[in-house]
Amino acid sequence: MSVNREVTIYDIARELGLSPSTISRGLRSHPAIKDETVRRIKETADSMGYQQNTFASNLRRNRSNTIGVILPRLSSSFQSAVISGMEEVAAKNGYHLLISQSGESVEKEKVNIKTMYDSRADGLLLSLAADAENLDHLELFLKKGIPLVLFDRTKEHPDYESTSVVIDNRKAGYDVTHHLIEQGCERILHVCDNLLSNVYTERYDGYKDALNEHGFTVDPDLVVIDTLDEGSGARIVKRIQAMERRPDAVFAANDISAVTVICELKKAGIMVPREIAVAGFNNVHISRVVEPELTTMHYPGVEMGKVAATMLIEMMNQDQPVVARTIVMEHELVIRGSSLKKR
Amino acid sequence: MSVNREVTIYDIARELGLSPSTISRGLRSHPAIKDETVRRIKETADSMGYQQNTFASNLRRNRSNTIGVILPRLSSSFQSAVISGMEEVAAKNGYHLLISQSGESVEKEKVNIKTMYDSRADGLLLSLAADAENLDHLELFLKKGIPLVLFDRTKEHPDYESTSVVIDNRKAGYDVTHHLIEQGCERILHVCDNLLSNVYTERYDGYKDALNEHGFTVDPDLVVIDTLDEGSGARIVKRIQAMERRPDAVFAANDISAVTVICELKKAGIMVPREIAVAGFNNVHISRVVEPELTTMHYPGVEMGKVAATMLIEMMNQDQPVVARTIVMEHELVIRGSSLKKR
DNA sequence: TTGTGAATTACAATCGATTGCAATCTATTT
DNA sequence: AAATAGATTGCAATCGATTGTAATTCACAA
Repeated sequence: MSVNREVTIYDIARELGLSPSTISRGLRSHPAIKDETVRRIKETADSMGYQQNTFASNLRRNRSNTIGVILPRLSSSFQSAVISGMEEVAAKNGYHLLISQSGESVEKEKVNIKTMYDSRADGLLLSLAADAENLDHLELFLKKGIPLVLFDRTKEHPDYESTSVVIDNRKAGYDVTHHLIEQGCERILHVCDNLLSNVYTERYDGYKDALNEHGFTVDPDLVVIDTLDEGSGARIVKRIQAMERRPDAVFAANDISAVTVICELKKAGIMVPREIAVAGFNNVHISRVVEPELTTMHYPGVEMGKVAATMLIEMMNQDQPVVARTIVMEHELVIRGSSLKKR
Repeated sequence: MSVNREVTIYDIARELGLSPSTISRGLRSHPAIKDETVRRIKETADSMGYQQNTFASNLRRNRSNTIGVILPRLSSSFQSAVISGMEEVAAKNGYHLLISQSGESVEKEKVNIKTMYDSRADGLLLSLAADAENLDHLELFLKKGIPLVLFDRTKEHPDYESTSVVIDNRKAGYDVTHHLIEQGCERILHVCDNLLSNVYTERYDGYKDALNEHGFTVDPDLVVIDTLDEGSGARIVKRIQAMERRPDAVFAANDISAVTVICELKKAGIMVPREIAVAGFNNVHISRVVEPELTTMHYPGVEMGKVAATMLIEMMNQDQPVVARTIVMEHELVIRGSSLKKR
């Protein structure tokens, strides 16, 4: 395990009788270096097994070629799809991804942000933890003008405009609810997570919009806050069974919850969709496995990741601070058996 | 957007009338520095908003505090669970994760490895792409003695012993098959991915072991190679329908495949498990959503990630090359409705 | 042959933190 | 008071690559 010292540009310089600066430029095909010289340099570098020392380069250029990504959970179909898209774009543009998860906790998120800051990430892609009340913990990045793109779980900052990639959750929530109403549902239970999170408040707003539009009142008993994880269905259904007047539909703010609700309803002998229709949100694969298949809101994970990364890279390549903007991606209601009351 | 120059240890030194080296040591609570001085240094550093320059530190120490992770797909329930575990352990030990996916292609994997090498990852966690025939592309890491831990998808290297974290796939494959045979199945179709991958060859071996043990012969028609993705079920069932003598069970090497097989069998009007029993592998959540619920092999993703990261960190902290070893994690057959022919 | 501008290449400072060793200081002993 | 060991702190080199500016080279025109 001989720790053979690294080959540096100085070694190449000595070998070729050139100066280190010429080597440095040559390796990057700098126009000031003669083509022939560039060729020789690269050839020798290869044959000597040269490997750039990123630390030195980063130190000098004060750049890391790294994009920090922080999101609530790595182990979520949707979120890992997003990352997958980001990774693709980042790799294509010569950036690396430094990834960490907040586990839905602002505290952990703060730590992560500090870490990203300390590792001098050139940009940050962030999806906020559920309990993040504001963007105060981003001061570090904002003040320094380090490019930042929020995706999916976003929030406004009073002083800084930030760029974000989202879907129109309100309209989407409306669409789902509207569809259920069209199917004849009148008591629609809505299940959402922590209402600090934009995605859930907005979907909830959309739900209310649809109810109002159709002349229904919003019944607080029909709004349940839940963690939307795998245990979700059991909790919701238990609650439904305890209700005097049962709902005739459930609109859950994510597919995991909706799917487990269907499973539990069936266990409880309640017919889906006849007695209770169910709709979810995200259109992850699991929605096509449950029976009846789940009506849900299609939500482009991989795409969202790609768009967010593309925007960030664009911002990083600009010297001027880029005008903040919000990209709203298309959503699409996917109607399947779980909500079809008619017919 | 004033690019206020960073605060460095030189600034702190000037402020306190000390030398930079003392500041450097003080910040790390070096024992040679008086406690009182350490306190003053840290206090001043804080108040001045000092932030370590990792590049400089890394350059000097020739360390990155970064762990590289390469795996086939980020958007896989199982694999993102693994990462989740790794992230937890890494964060706890002050390491960052540099993550990239090979998309099941050795070519991309090679590029990733080069990247990890260039970013001077202190260690590497790797799960091989399906078409990786050997570990040749790891020479870079192996030769340099950079700690490496393979997880899940592993392979042997003729010259270097490598550390790995796996389950006993052969035994697990045996267990699943044995269970199906016990349920009275006699023609068990096995679906696996590319047979270059240890996980699939071994599960296949286990399948054969069980058949042999029970006096059945291995029928090549009953072994299907498939990509095991969401389209898997449709392909398999089509194939089954075209067979003269249909199988009475399907043992798929992952849950996605098994679950989609169940869905398609039902669509085709074939009863599960009565006509065809089904078993999967991984025990991801989706296995409890399908109806009947899927019998599957429990496979500890998060745990595996934690163990792999822990081992790697242990290796990195050791000066001596650590003896390579293989950690075999427990697996457990989870029996559910999809395979219960009796009763 | 000499001069000129363009094309190439070299010099030397710089990016911050770390570290072996030297220097200084402190407290204790004689 | 001087000597000495131990506790603290400072010096200066170093980790490699980058870059503004200076120096050199070259081709070609005068």
